[in-house]
Amino acid sequence: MARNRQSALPTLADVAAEAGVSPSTASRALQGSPRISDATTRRVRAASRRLGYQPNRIARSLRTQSADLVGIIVPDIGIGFYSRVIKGAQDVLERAGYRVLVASTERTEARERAALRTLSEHRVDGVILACAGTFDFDLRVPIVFFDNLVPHAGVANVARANKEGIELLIAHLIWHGHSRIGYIGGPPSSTSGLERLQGFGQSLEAHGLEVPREYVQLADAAWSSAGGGAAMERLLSLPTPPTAIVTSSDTLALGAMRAVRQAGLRLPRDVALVSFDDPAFGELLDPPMTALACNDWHMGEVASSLLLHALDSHSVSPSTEVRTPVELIVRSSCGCSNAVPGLP
Amino acid sequence: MARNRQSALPTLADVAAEAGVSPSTASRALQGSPRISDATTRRVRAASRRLGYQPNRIARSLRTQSADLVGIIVPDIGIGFYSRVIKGAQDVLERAGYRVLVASTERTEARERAALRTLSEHRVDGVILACAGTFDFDLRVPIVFFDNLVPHAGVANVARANKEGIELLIAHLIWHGHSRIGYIGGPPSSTSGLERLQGFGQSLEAHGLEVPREYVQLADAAWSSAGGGAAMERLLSLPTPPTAIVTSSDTLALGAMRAVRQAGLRLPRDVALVSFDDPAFGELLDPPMTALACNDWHMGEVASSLLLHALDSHSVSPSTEVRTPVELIVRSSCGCSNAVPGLP
DNA sequence: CTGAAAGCGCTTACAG
DNA sequence: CTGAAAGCGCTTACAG
Repeated sequence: MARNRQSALPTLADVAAEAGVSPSTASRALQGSPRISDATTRRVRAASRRLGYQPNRIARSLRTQSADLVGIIVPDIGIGFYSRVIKGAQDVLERAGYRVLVASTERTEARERAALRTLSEHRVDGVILACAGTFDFDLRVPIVFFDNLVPHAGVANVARANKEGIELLIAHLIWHGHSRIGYIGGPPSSTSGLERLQGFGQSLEAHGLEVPREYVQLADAAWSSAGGGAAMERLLSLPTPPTAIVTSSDTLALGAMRAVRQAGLRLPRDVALVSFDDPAFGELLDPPMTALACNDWHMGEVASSLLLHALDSHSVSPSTEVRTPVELIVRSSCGCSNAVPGLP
Repeated sequence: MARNRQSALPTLADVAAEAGVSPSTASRALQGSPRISDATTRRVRAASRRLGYQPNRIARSLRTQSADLVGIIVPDIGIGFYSRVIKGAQDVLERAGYRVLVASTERTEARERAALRTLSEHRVDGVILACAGTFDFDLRVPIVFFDNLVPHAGVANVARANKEGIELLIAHLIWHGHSRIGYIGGPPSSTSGLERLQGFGQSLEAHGLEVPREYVQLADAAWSSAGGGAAMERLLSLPTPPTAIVTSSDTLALGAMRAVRQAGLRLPRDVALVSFDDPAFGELLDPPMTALACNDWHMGEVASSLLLHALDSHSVSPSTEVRTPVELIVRSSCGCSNAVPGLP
């Protein structure tokens, strides 16, 4: 698979020859070392420019034993949440002088292992990972886990305030007068799936509510909208269906919305629906969706700052756990009607 | 910025010592060379496993002069179109044994140059690029441009069938009886912006229609929904506003939808709206949006296949231009009403 | 202020 | 079938 003719690319030796100095001097001049005279530095830089010299990072990395590279691995780059986290992380990482390698595993463990191996072989300085399943890889560099936690592992774990978020959603539904509240969740094998599910049970209990087991429907491992739709259909076909639904992700919610329509029902008249995660353009949906804003970009910043700190400090501190706050955005799928200005 | 203590990582020499062979033999055994005896191979592999050896790609790349790396640069990783193209490309690239480096430039030329430089310094074998502005970089490896074309440059250029797409949209609007058709477009400095704008003019002309200059409103360079909204406001405040709008991207369309609502108007009763690109969950919008499906994943596959071919063939063939087909998805923002099953 | 030399961790002709 | 040696393109003590 390897073939490549960059043979023509000038090397540092070429630059040195062109400038009439040794490679050592050329190297230092290009780095702006104060030990090199201004005249020489200028001469080397000019030669470099003339030749169109592009330093070879591969060689540099090998020599310095550092690639200035950080890897970010996510289950699905096409999911808004992940792409926003990536952008936040990339922003602070690049500002700190690191390059970022992004990999999308399509939620398969095999691709995740492959990505981890690749990054490791490329000698990344650290990685930020939202793992797809259980983490089991002998990575020798600092790692921060996000979204899907691996308690006490890595230098840090960062996740959204899952239980608090669900409580926000349920409290609002109860305020609307609902007591038959159903739940559509992701796989409990993931942190988000598990904590939100637990949050659902705990919130209900705290409010003195009880619901039948069948009110809890879990979707597939991919949190797909199709899975959300199927779960909603199951809920709707119950003898006494819930009057309000909490959904544990935007994709699930979108699928659920679709199912409600296909059943010939209307939101929020026939069922109310609220969701974790704020779907893109949630206010343009029919009806506009009441959901949880999670400030994903910020989460990326936090995760990468934590990684940067570990990279800087060399010290092995115990894994910190950070929770990023969530915020309720009231629109109208919950039953509120004053949320969208200009709407009749 | 560089600090790292992977000093403990075992090297090939360690493996060789552990197995009691020379580094050369260890290297060959690990590669599965037929020249090494089965017994030795097994011994080396066992030693490798015992030590948890992870080959150093940096060193390998430097020696073999090939990184088996391909870079993909896009203006915004958070845009569905780009992330889908990336996934399509990544799929075929990884299957061919390449690793993929993704960079998001946030639409700034400075970050794009930086990304290009980084990739070049990492000695990528090739790059796939949707450039943010004009391309002007002395990249010495094969490059395929997508979305935003650089005619006759690179090994290939691939874009959607922009004009045909706009024609599809306009023909449908005309079929609905519209003749006062407005246009909200992206920046004409980009291929998509320009070709769709031209397509708009040409389609109108082909249908014998003429519209005032003010019916054409261009949004900002980022194709932002805010820009789409502002353009829609301008259109709506015209003495005789258009009765139907063609929008040149989903983000623009979403912003336009929002503006229509905020003006207290309803789609499609007061204005019809159709769009290039199919927004995620377009069928759940209010109203469901009539739009163009572009098969973005396929575009990524095409782009990367073309790159792979260039990487394989070594020959410098003239830059091919590929157009990927688009398809009209009729929902109801255009005025059709039978598109969503189950809706009253 | 500058240079010669060693070495990062591999792979691969070249010998045997 | 196996090994000694060279070299990929840099950087950096070590000398001067």
